[in-house]
Amino acid sequence: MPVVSPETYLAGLNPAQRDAVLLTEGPVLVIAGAGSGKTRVLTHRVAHLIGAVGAKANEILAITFTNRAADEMRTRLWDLLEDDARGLWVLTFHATCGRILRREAAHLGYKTNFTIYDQADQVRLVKNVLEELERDTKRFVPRGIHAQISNAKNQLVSPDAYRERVASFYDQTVADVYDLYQRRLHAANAVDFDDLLMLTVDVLERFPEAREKWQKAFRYVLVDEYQDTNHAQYRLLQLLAQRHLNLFAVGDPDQSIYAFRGADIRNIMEFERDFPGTQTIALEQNYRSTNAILGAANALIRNNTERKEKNLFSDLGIGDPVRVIELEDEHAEARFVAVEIARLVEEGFNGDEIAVFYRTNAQSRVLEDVLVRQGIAYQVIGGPRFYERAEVKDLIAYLQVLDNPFDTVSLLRIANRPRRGIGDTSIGRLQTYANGHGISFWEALEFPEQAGLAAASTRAVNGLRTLILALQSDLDRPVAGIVEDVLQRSGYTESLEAERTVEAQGRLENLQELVSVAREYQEQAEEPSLSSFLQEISLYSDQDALRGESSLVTLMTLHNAKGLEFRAVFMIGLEEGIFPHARSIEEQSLEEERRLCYVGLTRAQERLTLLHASSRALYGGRTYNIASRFLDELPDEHVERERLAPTSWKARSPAPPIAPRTDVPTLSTGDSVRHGTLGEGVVTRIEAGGVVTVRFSGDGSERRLVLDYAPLEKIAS
DNA sequence: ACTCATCGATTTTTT
DNA sequence: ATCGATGAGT
Repeated sequence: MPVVSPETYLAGLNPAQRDAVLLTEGPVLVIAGAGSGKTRVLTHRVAHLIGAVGAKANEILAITFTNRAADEMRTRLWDLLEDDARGLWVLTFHATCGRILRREAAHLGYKTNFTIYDQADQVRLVKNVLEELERDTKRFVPRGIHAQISNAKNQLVSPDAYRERVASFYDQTVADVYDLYQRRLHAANAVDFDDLLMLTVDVLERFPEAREKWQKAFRYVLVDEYQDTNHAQYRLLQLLAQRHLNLFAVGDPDQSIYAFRGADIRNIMEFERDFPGTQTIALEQNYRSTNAILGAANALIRNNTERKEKNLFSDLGIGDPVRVIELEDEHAEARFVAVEIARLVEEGFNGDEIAVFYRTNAQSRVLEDVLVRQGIAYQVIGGPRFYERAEVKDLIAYLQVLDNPFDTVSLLRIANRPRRGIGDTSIGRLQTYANGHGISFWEALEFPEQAGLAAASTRAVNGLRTLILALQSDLDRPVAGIVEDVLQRSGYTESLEAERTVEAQGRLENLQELVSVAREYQEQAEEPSLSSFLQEISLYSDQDALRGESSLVTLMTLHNAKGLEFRAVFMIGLEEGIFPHARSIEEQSLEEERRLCYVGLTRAQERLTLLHASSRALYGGRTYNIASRFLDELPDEHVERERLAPTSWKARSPAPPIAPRTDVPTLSTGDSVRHGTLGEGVVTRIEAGGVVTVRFSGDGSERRLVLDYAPLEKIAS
């Protein structure tokens, strides 16, 4: 029996949202403006499908791009439907394909426990292949070649098809690398992120019984952020929805900002043509921002030609005017932002209701310096991720090798980590031997002498092989136990402990964190196994699980801001060359750049401040930029423009009245400290001017603090 | 195998 | 200015 009734899930929806929930049959396109309640529509539609249409949970597939979006939708669905949500497919594109591909792997000659290579693994494999083909890695930069291959896959271009359209010598090399890269992946029983999509499409296209099975399985397919789909994703949806034709796509062409990674705005622009009989609904009522902010956003985006006409409005009043402010240079800009943040806080804003957006990551530095000195607690989104840290990747590589020793990239990674006397020369000889005998690197480990290794190296290789075999002999047990065993028996923990440095300490903590992840997995998984654990974490490299702090001001790039909202938003560096970025101007992708600006503006609920500096330090020199054309495109109505001379604004707003403490502790690197609100941590760096960096053990985060103001006390050295 | 110096590039990012 | 990668030297 459904727990929700129509009265519950239709209450509080506006007419357009209601249509989007109730039009269940046939293709539907929802043009969802920023802040128009699209997640609400998606979740309530699922509730309606289950509660009133009689769809079974496992007949509904709801696809998102990020784990964060999938998690949010899943949580809201469980709140709404409780047990009726059991069996729903609420997954990212990649997780969906991973699940389909596991069951169809045999069609492609893969085993079900295939390994998924992340970006770094992929580039490393490209590099290996380049070396194997004896190409100059100076002329052929692995990253660049990899990008070409990735693009090809996003376009569903196979190695053979790529070879046919080669137009230059460079292309010829890419074709050669692509071909061998694909064969190496297959031999390693591994796929990369792009393969998850491309191979799933391949299976569905080439095997009719598989196609029919999955087409029948999903009576209703819902997709979020449709404007960000690439060609492969488009084709996947087309295939999956072909039978029932109940494809529900939600998106906003004005928020398409990922063309550079293959997103094709034409997918949403031409949805109605691609899916005849489409019913289109526009959600234009915004529940987030004041009309001053929406007016600025509407006016800006009207300068784009490639869009679907739409005008956002809200009933939240006009609100405060949008401020456009010119300052002397990037330091003045940063100081201004810091002072304004302090004011907002005095006014009653919480730190986590405030955000600063910038176009490029490099712009955060000056800002951070000033915020640290002003004692404003902040977090930067987009730093190094947990699963990408070297030690975490090492440990995962060990686990991958245990599960799938043919995974050569992982095996090469751990072969000499910790150091066990298997150097580059030995590795090279083993690789040559493997290639010469048509066997895998793993199999070559059996014949170190034949490969021409010296006695000491032979012993080391035998040791590695014995270690792996021993660990492999007992894999049917809780994953956390395996992980701990790997750490002990590989000597990894030991070698880190021997370092006796703060960095090593932090790495050990990260590894412990992974043990905890394994423990949690064991409790939550339906059928826990090493293979499935690895699958889960290869597609879940989100940092969001590890953040979520109390009252911190958020700093991030505009790209990272999509989908979020803040009461007060600052956007810095609105200058020609910075934003729009010089590269975008060259590449004539100004419309996308303008959409990025639109995304930024529409994140703000109440206060929006746009800044630009007359001069700015860049690449060692100093540039003098004119104001961004986007600022010229804003209306005069409800927009207030000011130009602040170097000192004029300082007088109006003195630095926040925080008295320096008198009992400043003396610290050195490696000291353990306790922070009033952030808990315990270790000092990892000391800078001039009384700034220390502390790594907190609570969440593993690092934070820069000013000794004079931070509530820090020393607990041990 | 590790450290140091030099060269080059330098938008955005998820899975 | 700064980060990263590469190559030479210890």
